[in-house]
Amino acid sequence: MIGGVRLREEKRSLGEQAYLSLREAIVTLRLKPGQMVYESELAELLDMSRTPIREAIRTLVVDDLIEVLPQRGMKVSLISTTKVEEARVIREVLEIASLKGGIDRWKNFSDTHDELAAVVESCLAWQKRAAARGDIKDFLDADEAFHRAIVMVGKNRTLQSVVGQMRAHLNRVRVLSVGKLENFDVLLDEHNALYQNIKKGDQSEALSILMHHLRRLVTDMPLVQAAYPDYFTS
Amino acid sequence: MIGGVRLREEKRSLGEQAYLSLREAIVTLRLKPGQMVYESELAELLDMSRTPIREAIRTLVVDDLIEVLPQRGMKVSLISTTKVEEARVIREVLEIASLKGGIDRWKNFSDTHDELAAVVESCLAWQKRAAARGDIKDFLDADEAFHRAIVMVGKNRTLQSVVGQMRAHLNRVRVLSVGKLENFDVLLDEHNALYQNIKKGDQSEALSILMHHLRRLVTDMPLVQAAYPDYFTS
DNA sequence: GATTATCCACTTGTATGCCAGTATTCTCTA
DNA sequence: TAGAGAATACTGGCATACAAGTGGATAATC
Repeated sequence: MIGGVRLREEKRSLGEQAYLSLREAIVTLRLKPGQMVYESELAELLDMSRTPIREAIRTLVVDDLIEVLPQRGMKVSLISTTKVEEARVIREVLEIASLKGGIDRWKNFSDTHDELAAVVESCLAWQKRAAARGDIKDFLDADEAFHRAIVMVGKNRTLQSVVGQMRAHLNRVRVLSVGKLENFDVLLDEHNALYQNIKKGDQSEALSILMHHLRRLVTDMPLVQAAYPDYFTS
Repeated sequence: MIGGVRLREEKRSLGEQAYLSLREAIVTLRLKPGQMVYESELAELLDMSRTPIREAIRTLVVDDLIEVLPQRGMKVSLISTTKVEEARVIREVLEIASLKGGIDRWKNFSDTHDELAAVVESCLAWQKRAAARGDIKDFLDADEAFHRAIVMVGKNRTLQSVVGQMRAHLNRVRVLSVGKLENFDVLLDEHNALYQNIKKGDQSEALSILMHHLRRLVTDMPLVQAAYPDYFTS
């Protein structure tokens, strides 16, 4: 465990592999909202039997990313603006609380914070490279790693996990807005500013940046919904 | 859907039934922390094949309530004081945010609030009856329903669900303290006071009561751990 | 007596087939 | 031509069988 960012498990069951593959496909919209999918089809796609697919699906149902229609098939969940806003609120509340609890402790620079700082800085560099290439997917991966790291300022692994679950819902919308409505340079500047203010212990400023950052989705979502009405619940 | 408290689904798969049964058994400590359990044993116990049991277990693993030891069996997760404290913090932060967002709206009494008020009041009556009988399990069920309802003051279903997940961890400790360290009458008074202050829109007082209420666990947990050391991680 | 290798009983992981439910299509009748 | 009923093709839910991994017990060796 380095700076709260969990190292990749070396040995995963087929079910776990299926879960990660399918979740990634849903969050990046390769499996589109509203699209019908079938157990046997996914089994063939991922080159395994239905059993591990079913295991993965069980967890994706818990994540609210797939909806099972018994004996009919399954549907990738449509994006619910209510669900996205609820998830955003939860994320905001938890990340703010996490930073409030953690920024004061950051001042007492320890080895643990050295590790965390290293991870955060590598994520910022990764984002910069992705932005330079205009690679939206890579940028979002780096964005995800950055926020996963930042939230560990508050040293609460369970909170990190809950916020990660919420981010899956937000990212289905952000995939459609990053690069268009969400400008790379603006996002990079905000991430840098957030981190610099954490480092110097300016809690008030850091929280202000974070709230501004997270509320962009509120503005963007109606525009995304207008552009992709089929992806959203009515 | 009445007052945010989801009506019981009439038709559940065997896997869903298994999940609810096993989760309840874990949270109420009928399946004890650290206890080894086996798929075939649980299948026999719940009178079904291993397949729905495995489905239920997948979700219990996500809940962090069961730990699979591949090819060896499974273990009911030991209670981690770190995990309990992290879950408590998340619950506190989210419930406070929910009430903050909702108490102001409560003043504008609508039909929706009439329904919520009815549910809350029926839960308070349920708790009183359970306390009168000294029925700890029943009291905790009513407590659970009460808090599930109260949190819907903020009208965020996703938040309600996340807080419910957190409460599972807290309740494994509370099962051991309610009736002993946690006095029924004190808990009843606090629930009543919380509700009365929500009704009259006194946000400051309601939040103060809620925080006091939720922090009792901080005091109780070391005592519970001392009394039941085998239930806790070292 | 200690160490190492082997075996076995146990488990979970996975594959597959059957059952039952659902929706669409086809056929028959008025 | 339209409506009702039957047939069919598809699905997920579930049971069961087989594969593979693990750790303890036992035997063999030094």
